[in-house]
Amino acid sequence: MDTKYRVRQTDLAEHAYELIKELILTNRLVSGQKLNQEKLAEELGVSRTPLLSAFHKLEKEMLVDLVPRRGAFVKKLSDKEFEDLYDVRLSLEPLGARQAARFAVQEDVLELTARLHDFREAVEKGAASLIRAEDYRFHMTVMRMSGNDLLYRMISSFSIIIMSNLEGLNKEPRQSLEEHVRLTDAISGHTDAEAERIMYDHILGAKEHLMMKHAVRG
Amino acid sequence: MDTKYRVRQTDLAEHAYELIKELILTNRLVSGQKLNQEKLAEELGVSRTPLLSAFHKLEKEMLVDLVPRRGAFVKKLSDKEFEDLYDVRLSLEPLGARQAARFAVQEDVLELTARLHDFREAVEKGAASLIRAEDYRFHMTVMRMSGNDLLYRMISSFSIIIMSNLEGLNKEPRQSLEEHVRLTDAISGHTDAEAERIMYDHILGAKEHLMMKHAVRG
DNA sequence: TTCAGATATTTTGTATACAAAAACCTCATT
DNA sequence: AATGAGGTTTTTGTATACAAAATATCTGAA
Repeated sequence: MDTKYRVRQTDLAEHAYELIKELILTNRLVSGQKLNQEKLAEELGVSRTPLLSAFHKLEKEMLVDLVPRRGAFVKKLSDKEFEDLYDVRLSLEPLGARQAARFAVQEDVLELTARLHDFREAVEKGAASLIRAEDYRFHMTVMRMSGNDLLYRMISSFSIIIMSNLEGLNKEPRQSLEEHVRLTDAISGHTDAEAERIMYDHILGAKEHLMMKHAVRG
Repeated sequence: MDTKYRVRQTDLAEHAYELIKELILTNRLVSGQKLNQEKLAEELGVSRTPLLSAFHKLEKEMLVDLVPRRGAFVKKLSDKEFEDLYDVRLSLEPLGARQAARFAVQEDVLELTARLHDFREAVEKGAASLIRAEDYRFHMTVMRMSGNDLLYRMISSFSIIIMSNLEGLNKEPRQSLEEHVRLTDAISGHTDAEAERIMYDHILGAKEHLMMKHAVRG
């Protein structure tokens, strides 16, 4: 995205931020877990100073809660926040899909097809955490294709929250896969209104699935 | 919003973050300006450590650019980013307006009316920076009324970017005022579809106004 | 045992110290 | 005047030191 200045790989804060994000997405840091500064700094091989900055970035992305004098915790979403998040995605991702369909070039389509392929493999393997990770990457690819960098950055954080909070309560992977296929087709074929609609339904379906679960247990 | 833990007012990073944000909104820190750590820390009465964390928060909000080994700069948007930002607002704020109209209680309406009143006064005074600040507060009030905290947080950062980048190129204040009046009415009257539509047109108008300016100079 | 209070340990938030990078001079050379 | 080599100053990024808050551990009384 913005490679202009990333020439030299000093930026421990950024580095720590990326690492922690990956740890969260792959569930090695789980929802609600306390993030001990000393230990985590040790593990990541940085001091607490850049770690602190990373925490603040992650807090802005709602990936961690920063409780003064208590520490940092991997964010655990309430049902309400979860649904709010979906409302936001429901407003934004269709926009991204539409723009992606509009502006997609050959190279983008190849990239998206590759992500679709990886997602399919993950679904076939059936490993939940892998499915989540690939689902995330697929959506991110679409958003990147939109050419709206801001949108990309926003969705990248929100999606990861959702993915990392999903514990077996995502919708049937095979259905997701089928929807991803149709979305890929629409984008490749530059039928932007169609892409927008598919994305909307895709996310709405996920939201409804989620709300059912919430209703049952809440 | 989330007062639960904000009991004790220690949190210099948060404090610095708020202060800088205010400085940007009121144009005392202007677009493109370098943020000298030492000086700014001195001025805000904190050390560089919490300031650094504040910078990282602000970077996540696109309010500053953080260039490794060069420092922090108040973010200057390109025309493209500016328009991207508007596309995002165009997707989100109508949602906020609709939800605000749906859920508004008496207390909210009073608050909104007060903000409308302040905005009107600012317009009558004619001071651009004051108009911007009050415009921002009005929009934020609507978003807060939506009850979607995530939405509120997102818009609060994006709007402030736009406001702080507007240098005389915002639309006719009197027209904004008139639209704010109609929006307030729609929200007070709980006509949510209407509120959504007004907000959409309100922002679209601003975007078009902006794009005209860009076209002229670019 | 269970619990309250006191004491010790850990952990946080912040300031500061320090090395390395960037910016800024100075001034000789063209 | 413009250029650029050299050294000096500033500023950044990071680690670390330290005080205060939070947490854990211990102790003795009921």
